[in-house]
Amino acid sequence: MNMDILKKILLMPRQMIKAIYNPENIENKWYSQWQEKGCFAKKIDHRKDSFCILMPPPNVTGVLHMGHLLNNTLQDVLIRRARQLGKSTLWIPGTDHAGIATQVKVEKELMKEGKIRQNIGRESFIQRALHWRDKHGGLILEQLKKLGISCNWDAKVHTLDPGYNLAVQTAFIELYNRGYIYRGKRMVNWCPVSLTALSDEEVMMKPQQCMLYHLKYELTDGSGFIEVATTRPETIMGDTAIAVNPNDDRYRSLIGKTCLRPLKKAEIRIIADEAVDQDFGSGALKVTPAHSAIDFEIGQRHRLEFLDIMNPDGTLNSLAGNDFEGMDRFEARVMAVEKLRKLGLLIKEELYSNNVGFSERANVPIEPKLSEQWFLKYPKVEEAKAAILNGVIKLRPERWTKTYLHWLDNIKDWCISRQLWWGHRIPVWYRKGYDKNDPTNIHLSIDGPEDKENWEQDPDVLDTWFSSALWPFATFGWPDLKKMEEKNFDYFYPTSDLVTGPDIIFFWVTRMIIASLELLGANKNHLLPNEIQERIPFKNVYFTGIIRDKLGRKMSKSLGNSPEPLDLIKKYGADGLRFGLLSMAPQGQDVLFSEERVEFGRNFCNKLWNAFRFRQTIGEEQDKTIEGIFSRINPKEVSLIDLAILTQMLKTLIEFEEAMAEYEFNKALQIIYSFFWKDFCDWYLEVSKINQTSSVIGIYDLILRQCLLILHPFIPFITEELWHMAGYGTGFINDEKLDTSANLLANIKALGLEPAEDSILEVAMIRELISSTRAMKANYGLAAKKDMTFYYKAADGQTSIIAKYNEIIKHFIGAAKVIETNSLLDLPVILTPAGLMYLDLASQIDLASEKQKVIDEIQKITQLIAKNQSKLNDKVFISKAPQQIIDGTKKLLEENLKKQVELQSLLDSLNSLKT
RNA sequence: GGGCGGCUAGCUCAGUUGGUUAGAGCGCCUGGUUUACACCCAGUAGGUCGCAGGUUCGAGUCCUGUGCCGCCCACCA
Repeated sequence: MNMDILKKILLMPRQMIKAIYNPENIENKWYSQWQEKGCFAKKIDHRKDSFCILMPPPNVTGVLHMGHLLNNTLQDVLIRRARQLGKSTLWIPGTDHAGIATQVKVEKELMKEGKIRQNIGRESFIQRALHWRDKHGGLILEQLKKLGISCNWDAKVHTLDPGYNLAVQTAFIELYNRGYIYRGKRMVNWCPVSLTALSDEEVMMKPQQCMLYHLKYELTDGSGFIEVATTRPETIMGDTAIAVNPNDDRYRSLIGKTCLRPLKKAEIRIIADEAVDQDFGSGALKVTPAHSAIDFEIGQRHRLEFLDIMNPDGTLNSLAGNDFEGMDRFEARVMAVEKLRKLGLLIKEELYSNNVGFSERANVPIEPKLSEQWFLKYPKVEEAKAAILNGVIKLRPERWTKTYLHWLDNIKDWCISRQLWWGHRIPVWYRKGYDKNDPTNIHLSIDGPEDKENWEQDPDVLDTWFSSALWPFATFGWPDLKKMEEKNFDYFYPTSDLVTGPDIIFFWVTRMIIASLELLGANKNHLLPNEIQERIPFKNVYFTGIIRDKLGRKMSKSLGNSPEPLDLIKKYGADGLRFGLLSMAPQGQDVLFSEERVEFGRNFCNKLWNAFRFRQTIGEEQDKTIEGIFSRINPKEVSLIDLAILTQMLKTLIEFEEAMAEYEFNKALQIIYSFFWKDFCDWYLEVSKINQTSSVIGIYDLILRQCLLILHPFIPFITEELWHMAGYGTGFINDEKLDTSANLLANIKALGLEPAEDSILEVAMIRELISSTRAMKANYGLAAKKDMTFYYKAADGQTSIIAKYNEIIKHFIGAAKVIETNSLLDLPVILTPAGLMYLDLASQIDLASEKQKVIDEIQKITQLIAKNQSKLNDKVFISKAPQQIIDGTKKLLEENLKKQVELQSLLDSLNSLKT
């Protein structure tokens, strides 16, 4: 670039930074600029490493909640940091069509018009659902933009996109052909409200108070009755046997006899089965094979009749008999009990608490139901375990490994068909009028058979999670090779980090791993380690904590305990919110949300803002490029205090880099927070005001610049704004190359400066002296006085720091004079590592309380000395502890002894003072 | 029933392989019109690290047992 132009740019009058940091203005401004200028766009440089994140797609029905905020902030931190480290990045956003959830929403809309979906038919229902999706579905992503997330919006995917649908259909057919998908009549979890089967994962167990009824089943030979206990008397009409344990002496004689089913009377057998628990109830179980999972198994073993007495909606059907037909299952329960009571068959009823499975969506008890469904037998289970065990996929925190493995060890076939209309239609056709179970009458293909008129398509759709499992590669256009190439699948896959909640390990994470292992690459029964490595969907999984309210409850809309995220952004700014969230969310630990933390984040942003305002008051017309900054630092002008802050910056950067490498974001933030606020602002900015050389200003610029850069992934808006305001560059901050601690160290060394730990120690001594002296003043109620005289006596063996830093110390402690002395004085004093500081105000102090303080202090130090000495006298300690610890203890003892002597002499002098 | 996590200052939480006298923010209290910031500055106070044993020269940290809180999985009708 032409030097004149460069100068012009650099010397351009810059905008004044406004006094008050107002996040709202700058956040809206920058987000639209980032998008317009294509900041987040995929820029592929094959010489660079790739870095890819798949956003867990929020449901189109979803409402933005705190979990989304934390989750997406973490992803944004990762992706922005990756850009700074020079990687080619891709962050794929998207939404999930959310089968049941969406269908329920649309059905509710219909209900307002007094209709149900069957009234309008499948086609127009889907049209309505699509319309609903288009209207509401993008909202959550739009809301997330307020948070500043930098995804590749042009790569956005929706799970019902045509391309995605192709992936789902292909996966189904492929898995069917490989023998993993089958159709079968089995016991499933049936939701009587949503009228669909559900997977085990969609059933939530809830403790319930109910009644346990003890009933008489009369023996048909007239020899008495058998007592049966049940919580579900409404299913009696479906009983086809009574089962007892074969080892149960009470009932041995009854096995093989028959008894009378008391409702819809019929003769049923008494059978023996090991599954019966002798200790529960009466030890005799009524067997209802069509309405209970265990009874179903017993029924199969004993070839019992399966009497399905219920309609899909939970009402009883004609098989339940005239008295019950059409009645809801819970009404039927009441009526059944009533009838039994009248018949004199109810022995007793008792309160009983048990766990009942509830439909996750409709929140009603699920009904175990015998039903014809599609099932998936999970492939590549061993490989999925190996991927984690061998560290090919790393889970953070690692402890989730156990949960993950436990699920895979106890995995059961997955019911993947849903009796819904909204979702991916199952690509299976049946020949009209023929037996569906005969394979020759079944056709599987994406487009269907040519003579469609002779076939009918399976009416069911697939579980939403089936499509979610394909997310890692369906988002890249799989199985369309051309699209995959366009989307640089080979470059970005396997993706880098997945950030999600541990509550969907089974729903999603595991299934993605399995789907990827099975479907990417050739069909093989077993994979070799390198094949696993190529196929895995991601290398790291970061499990976030769950955000809870102050009482530890999960945040949910129904509890009304979740703050409105957008309100928080409005109040504290997206940056403040991000900072707060990250600082309260260590690796995968659940967090109790507190608004104070968000305030904390906002305050930090304000501090940052004002540090830049301060810099601006000094005058800005200077070269702020990194080269320019270094050229302004003159090594001859650099004081020890300056060197100390440089050294500390490097130390901070190293610690920060380590924390980031370990995904310890809250630690990383804490490290910068403390350096920036405590060391840089509170100390260095203040101390350097006294002699603000041009080198000092150079150091300001260097540190401010570096802090902006490393903070940018966490708080992108304010750092972008300040980057431009302060004139560090004309481009976007996220495109800036990040100087590492190693780079900066090299640059500093090139100036002829040698960062040294000693400088930090010396500065620490000064700060300690100042701080102690201020405390002493405050103790006497003299904090505000500026005209005091102090006497300073250097610590034994310590060179005086007062001579060197007189001005600074006077300024900071508020003194008119600090006079150096060699003797102990009869004055109030404070001990510091740098020496004694006396306050010349003997007449004004409360001698008695002052003495007491010193006495307390002596007592404390004496205890410490005793502790040190007993340690050092302990031969075992001496022989076993490492030398470093022993030396440390010795040194400590010496220091404490010295302190003790000094305190004693102080006490003596206080005693000798006249009151 | 099986498993996991938490229990550290009034509150919310740090505390890496055991190592010298346990930290931060908020809040409390005291003082401050220090011209970058009251969303700030300075300074106090506040903890037998859930409890009980054990290992060790040395335990918030490791082991055993136990209590409370929360979560996950399984489940007896």
